[in-house]
Amino acid sequence: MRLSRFPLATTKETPADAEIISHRLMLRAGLIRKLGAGLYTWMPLGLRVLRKVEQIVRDEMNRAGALELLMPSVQPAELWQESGRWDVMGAEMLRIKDRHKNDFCYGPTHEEVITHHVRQDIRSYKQLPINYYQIQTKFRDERRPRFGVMRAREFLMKDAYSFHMDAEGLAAEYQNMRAAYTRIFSRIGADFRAVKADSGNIGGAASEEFHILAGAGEDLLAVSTEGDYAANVEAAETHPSGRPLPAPTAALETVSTPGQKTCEQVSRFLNVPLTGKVKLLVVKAADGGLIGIALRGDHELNEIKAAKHPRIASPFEMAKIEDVQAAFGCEVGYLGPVNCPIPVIADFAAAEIADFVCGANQNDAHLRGANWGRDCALPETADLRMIVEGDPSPDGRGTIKLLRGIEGGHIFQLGQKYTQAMGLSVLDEKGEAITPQMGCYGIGVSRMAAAVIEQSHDANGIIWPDAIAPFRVIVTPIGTDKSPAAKEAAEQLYQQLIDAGVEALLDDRGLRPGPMFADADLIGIPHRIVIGDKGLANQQFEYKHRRADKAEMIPATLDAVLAKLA
RNA sequence: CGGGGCGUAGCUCAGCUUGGUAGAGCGCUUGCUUCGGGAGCAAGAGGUCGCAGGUUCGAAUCCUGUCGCCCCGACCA
Repeated sequence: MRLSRFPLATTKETPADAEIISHRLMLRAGLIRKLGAGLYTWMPLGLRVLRKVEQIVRDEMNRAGALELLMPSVQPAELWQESGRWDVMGAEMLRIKDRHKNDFCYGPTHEEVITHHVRQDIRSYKQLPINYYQIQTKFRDERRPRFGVMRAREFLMKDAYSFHMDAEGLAAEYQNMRAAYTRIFSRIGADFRAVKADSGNIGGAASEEFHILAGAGEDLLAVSTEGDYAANVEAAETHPSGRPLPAPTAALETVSTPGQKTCEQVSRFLNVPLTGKVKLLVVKAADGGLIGIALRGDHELNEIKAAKHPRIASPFEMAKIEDVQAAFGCEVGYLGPVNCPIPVIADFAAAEIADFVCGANQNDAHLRGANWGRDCALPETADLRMIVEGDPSPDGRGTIKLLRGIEGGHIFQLGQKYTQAMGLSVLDEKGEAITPQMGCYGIGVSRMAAAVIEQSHDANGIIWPDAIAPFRVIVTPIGTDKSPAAKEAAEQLYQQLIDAGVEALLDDRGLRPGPMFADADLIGIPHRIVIGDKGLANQQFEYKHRRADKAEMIPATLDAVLAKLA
């Protein structure tokens, strides 16, 4: 492609509402243009990147035996009513009506549609297993779209759905997809990590997320310093230490703590570490009443874990402040497990400390020297908190460190949730009807491009890995106004590269070197060949990799250039 | 959904408090000079001031409504 015929649309100025580096660079490099909140046009240069990602995904899905199809983006409400999700999905789902006033949605995902098709077509165990996928535009009306295509409302996703006769078949395909995802992320050139994730579904089936590691990531990952353990903090479990509860050494006393409502305030006021405090959160219980959750002062509640606890309401909901005050007769800043009017469940860590500080269940007062067993009953214990850096790794090897990641893919075993709800059944060898097991596997294709930029850029712009670069190499002739030789050599090399099947860009705009180099760096072309009189005098081109500090001289031949690209 | 902010040239923004014929930089066009890391000079093109209504002799500016966009928060105990 000749830059004289290619709309580059690069800018020096940073667009006002771009917060993270990938969003800024994608706008500055002219990869995308915003149309509305969470809506982006992929410009020609950006689309080339998107298509590269897409093609890698397609290649590997095909290699893994999945079958590509394309489902409509607009879906009839009936299917969603059948699965029960029409009422469950919130405002995130864009609902629309056609001219007959019939309800539709713009698909946020396609479990219902694929299950519907499969129940029409698949009758026999001989037709299973099967794995269908598509690369399709989705729409999710995010409460807060941001970060450009990283969290857009309309985005491109690869979603795959597999169907199996039994759980073993599903587990095997899950591993197959896991391997395919590993190849996809590796080929794209991303530094990634597969982590255990919250499946959000009954049955405890496996679920993993593939994260591209980057500081701008919206997810926190807990990984072991020594072992292989890696999990999204939402899903990272914690265990009791196994150490016996220390015996009480202090007497229980009530201390006046006027106005000290938060753990931090109390900790400072009484000069005790946060780890020596127990806080009590009040949430809705499964039986409709209230239940207290005791956590160590420095720990945070994991709402997903809480919602899974049989005695806690699901979905998770904090108690109303008024209800708490009615039950305790004091403000929420002074709650504690001692003389507590409601049942209490303690997090493992909170149940392991002695002589702790906690609210006195009366205004402006806390207790010091409180102890489980002596001052209040030993509560039921459970894993209810967020894992934190420095915790022992759940697999017993090393400690936990936290990383930030961008969720690029998610694979999980759905089980029979949709096949059952939508009445999909097939006949097995014995002629008996069974409800197939289902798996589902997603990749955020458009997000992937942004995530790679987060990982791979410098002060001058994007640095594309070869695999998804919009062009492999840019040929930049210098001083073409004075040197017809440089111009000719550039034209010739460009033509040779094209003939050799290399995706090459020729900067034939006749600009001064500064702007040409700046554009080439900004749009992140991995390889650059500069052709000028100086080099040509010695039959040399100048080669520079986007990542290299300095350029080097190479023979002015196609072969020498190809050798550098290899 | 709650709170805050912003809509003026393709982009980034000033002008609004105190109403009086629309501004800058970047980008764009033309010419001359320049030419190895975003050049200089000169001359130009380009805006229904988000939209609707109101106040006024007169509104980008004041008032009301509306739409769009951005940021923060959505939980603490």
